[in-house]
Amino acid sequence: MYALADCNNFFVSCERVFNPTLNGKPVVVLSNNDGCAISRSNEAKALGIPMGCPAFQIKNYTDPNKVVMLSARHVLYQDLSSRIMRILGEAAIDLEVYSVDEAFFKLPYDDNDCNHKLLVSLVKKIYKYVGVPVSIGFAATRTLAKIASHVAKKDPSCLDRVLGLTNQEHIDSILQQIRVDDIWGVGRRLNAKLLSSGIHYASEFVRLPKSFLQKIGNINLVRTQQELLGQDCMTINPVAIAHKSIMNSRTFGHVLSKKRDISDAIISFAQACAEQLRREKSAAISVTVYVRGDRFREDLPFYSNSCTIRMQSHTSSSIEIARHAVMAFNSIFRQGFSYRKAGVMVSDIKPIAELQLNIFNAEQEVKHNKLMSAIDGINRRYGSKQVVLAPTLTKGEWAPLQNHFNSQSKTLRFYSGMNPLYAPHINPVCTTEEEDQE
DNA sequence: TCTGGGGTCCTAGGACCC
DNA sequence: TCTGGGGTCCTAGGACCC
Repeated sequence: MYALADCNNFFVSCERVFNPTLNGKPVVVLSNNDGCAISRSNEAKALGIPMGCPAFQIKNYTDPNKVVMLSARHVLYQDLSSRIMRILGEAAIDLEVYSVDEAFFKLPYDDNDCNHKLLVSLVKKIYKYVGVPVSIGFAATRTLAKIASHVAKKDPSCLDRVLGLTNQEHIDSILQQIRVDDIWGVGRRLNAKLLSSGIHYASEFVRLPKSFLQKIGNINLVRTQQELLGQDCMTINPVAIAHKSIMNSRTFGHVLSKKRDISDAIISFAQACAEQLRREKSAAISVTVYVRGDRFREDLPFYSNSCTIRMQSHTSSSIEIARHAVMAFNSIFRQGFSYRKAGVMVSDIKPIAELQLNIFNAEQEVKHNKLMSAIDGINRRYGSKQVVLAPTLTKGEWAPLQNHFNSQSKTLRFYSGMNPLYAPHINPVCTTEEEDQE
């Protein structure tokens, strides 16, 4: 049996942990630049505000003063997420953290009642110690477990927020109620294709011939169908698989046209990629930079381009990666256009342990490694971005807008400063005192 | 006025090889 | 009218996920 634990309205729930006055109110958490709704409370969902709704369109659904809009604080969410995962990890077998608010795992018992009891106790424990509501579904395959958790979350009669799909009759009746776009693996495009063929519900989807699924999708769609029929087609990956690429990109607070302003942003993104590589003890050899205009401004000529550079050897040096990113940027920057977004991606990533020192620049590599570990040490100790590459020393012209911080919650400044020293009612049962100190 | 960010996988098609 | 066969590798684009 596989279980899927899924946090309810995760980002909003995190904000509520630190500011209970938000309970019962329609709340949305906004993406970077205060752009779109990326998490909604049940009250906000009830108003009809869709996922991804641009902030300025919220007024189309209700009086905007009635909705609390908050700028996102991913550092806070990540911290609460790790606490939740730690609690799950104490009971689960082969926990696979699938995203910031979801984890798959295997269940320990043969008996489904015992599994159910265990999961109910986990839901309660997480709520008590972290304050975030979680729903858990379990079934023979991950795709069915996903549906089970979906139902556990939505169905008001599911009081303990745990649902097992363990007998065929039950599965059949649930599949009759699940729309195809609620199936894990069916997105917008496939949904449209299925609807145009008259397929509306999962119960119809599971009866489609394989050849048809191959035609409209690919092998993964065939697997999805098998999974719904109870055949396990995916393996759990308990060990976090190393990243194949790391990306850092932002939409700027407003359009930019000066080359220097944009290259400052590029250097900042490159630094962030390099820092993540070093945290993951890995190095990359390819650097891709992309820039693009504002896709919503019809009054400005639109330009978008990207460039990939393969460096001499694998590296995680902020200096090397930023240097190549700027080279790539110089080759695609066109004077006279406006830019709204840019990003840096590093790829072809390998663990440092597998790499040999490149004989042509070994001396420089050793120097950079020393410098980078000194920088990382300082930033760990005194807060992120205390030491940065010179061009990114000041807040750039490109900085995104964030005007909606949850100001009532004082503890949040610790999180926004990347220094979670203190979390008020989070019981230290999940962490040792030393770890909290750290 | 205001419209996010970060990933993975699959497939088709082109380049190139013998 | 006729225009080989069989590989591999790379890339771009499309689809999905959160």
